[in-house]
Amino acid sequence: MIFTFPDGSEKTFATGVTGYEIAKSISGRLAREALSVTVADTIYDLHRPLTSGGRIAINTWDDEDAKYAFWHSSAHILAEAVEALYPDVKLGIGPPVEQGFYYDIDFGDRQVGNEDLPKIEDKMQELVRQKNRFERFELSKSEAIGYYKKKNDPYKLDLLEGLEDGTISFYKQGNFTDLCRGPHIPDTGRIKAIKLLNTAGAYWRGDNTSKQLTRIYGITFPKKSMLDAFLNQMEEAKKRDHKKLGPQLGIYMIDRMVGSGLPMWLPNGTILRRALESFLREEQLRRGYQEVITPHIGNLELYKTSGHYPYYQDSQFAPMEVDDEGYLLKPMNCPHHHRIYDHEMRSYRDLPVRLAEFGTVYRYEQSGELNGLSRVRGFTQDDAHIYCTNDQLKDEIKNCIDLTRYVFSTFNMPVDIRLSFRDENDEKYGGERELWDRAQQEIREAADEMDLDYKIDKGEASFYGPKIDFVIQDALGRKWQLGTVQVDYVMPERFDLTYIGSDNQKHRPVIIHRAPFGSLERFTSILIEHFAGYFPLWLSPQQAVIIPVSDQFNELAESYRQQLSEVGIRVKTDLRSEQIGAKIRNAETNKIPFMLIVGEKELENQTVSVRKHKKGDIGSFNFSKFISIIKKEVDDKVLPDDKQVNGILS
RNA sequence: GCCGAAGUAGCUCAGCUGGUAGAGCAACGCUCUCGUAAAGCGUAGGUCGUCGGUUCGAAUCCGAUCUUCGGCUCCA
Repeated sequence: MIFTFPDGSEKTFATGVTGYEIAKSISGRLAREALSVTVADTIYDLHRPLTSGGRIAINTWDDEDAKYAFWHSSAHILAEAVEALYPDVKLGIGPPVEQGFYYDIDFGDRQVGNEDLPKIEDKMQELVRQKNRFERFELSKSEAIGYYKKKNDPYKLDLLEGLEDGTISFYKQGNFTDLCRGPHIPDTGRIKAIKLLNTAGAYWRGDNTSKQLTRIYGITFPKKSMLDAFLNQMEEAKKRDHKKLGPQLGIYMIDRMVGSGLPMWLPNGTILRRALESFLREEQLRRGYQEVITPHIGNLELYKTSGHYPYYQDSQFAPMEVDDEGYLLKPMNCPHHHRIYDHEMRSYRDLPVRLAEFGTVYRYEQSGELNGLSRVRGFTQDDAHIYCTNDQLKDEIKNCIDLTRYVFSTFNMPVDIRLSFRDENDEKYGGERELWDRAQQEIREAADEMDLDYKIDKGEASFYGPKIDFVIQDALGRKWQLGTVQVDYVMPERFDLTYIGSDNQKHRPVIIHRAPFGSLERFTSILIEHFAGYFPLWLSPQQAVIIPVSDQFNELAESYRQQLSEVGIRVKTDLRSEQIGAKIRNAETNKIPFMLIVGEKELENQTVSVRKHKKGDIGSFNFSKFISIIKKEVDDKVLPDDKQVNGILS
């Protein structure tokens, strides 16, 4: 058998050679670090005899697939440990996830919680020290069913029902056997660090009518140092938690008397939000958008027409009755915008019409789903709807993509782009098939012409049209789906929207829905965590504080404050009778970017001693020079220079 | 909504097996007038999330409820 290695070289091995043997022929170190092997795009266990050659890659921890095998194997060890400690448990499923793995377990009547985790963890430690091999074997479906009938495990039987007879594989390590497709790592000894993280309830097969199992989350690593780094990162994430930093920095609050899931923007947060809004507003106006404002409630008819009311009834606040008519707290801005479009006779010369609004919408999210600013019941979308002709669609899509990329580049956040297209199941989608094909074609062309890296997800389109999703990555390497650009053929029909073409006939426009930030609340929560509260200057609620050395210099401080305020810098003086060390500490903990210290020297020379937060004293500046420097930093939207923190898992 | 956990001063937390709440920071007052991450002294501040029960007596035990957190489910 001939194998082709990633570097292009070829080697010949006898049939039945294992990935481990091949790795060893390259280097002992590779053999030690190897976790699985990929041959011709299929992943195999390292000790599985190979029966055909092809493109080969030896996978180590750095390969996503190998990492998943590692965590998958860890899940088996978790199950083995649990079964050893609680012999009567029933096992559900135990897959790897983005950061670690879990196993869903039915503990019967026993309550198992976080306090039981150390015990299970100890057992796992014991099992990995045994360095048990993961051994693969196959059973026929009836043998497999027999096995689990004997074991009396309803969940595995349920899983088996969905499997084809023939190649039902099992893995055995130590005293534990599990139904599993694999692949797995060679032996349990590869796992050098284990941490069980938490427990949670999870429905069998994600179905809330079936039984709720206990899910145990954990993570493992091939090196102890990696676990330490991971735990540090968790600590870091906790420190950055917007639910803590947000209220602390005066960004927002949630008050039970006002209602859960209904955040209120505090003065500092409002400054930040308005800065985001004007940033986007100006960019949109430059790109030919028109801004509109629509009310927070709308007649039920509006949402019956759009189809939102019947379809999403469960996630809306109940309608209210006014003068014998039903009204709904608006869950979407689009129906209002469609009516504005329809308010005038539109000519093809008017198109595209781009209506933008920072529109606040209300949705009934389940109580358990609410989360700080990132999951709320009332939020503001940076919404816009573009009404255009089919011929204009591609350019408009490009414009939307460009705007979204521009917005995220301002924060130096890497963006992944996903094109969500339809699948073959016509029933799932509205609008004519050929329009869809054309739109998907144009989305793809737009993406290609803009030289985008993208991934296509078939079947992920929305009901009314294909879409582009933007997934950004924050400073901790976490991914968030934010911006979206969606093509819509259904609403123009439902609202009977038209324009008069050059042929003097009525035509249907096509609509693009788009929102770069998505929701200002959610985006702000991400910004808080991305910057750990150290916002870039242009977003900082307070940009500078003037600290006089003693109260003899209060007058100078006040004069400086006025001059800075006049050019639009958000600045305050700290005239308290505190020592300057205390005032500086106070400014640092409040994450104020600039501390301007003034005293005798500064009074004499009309200078200012500048301290930058997290950096310390950066020296003395001529005051009017400093004004132009800080002004320029605001105008240029300069980012903090230390904000590139990379997670170990990214 | 479901499973699990938690709620003590503005914040961070202490309060053992029931005997009527305590610290640091913050706030306020006075003193200090100070050069780059916490000056000193003093004052005030809590019906221990809420409601109910057990008890001579509940922050502490029991029940219910609300809110928050970790997940599940859902997400136009």
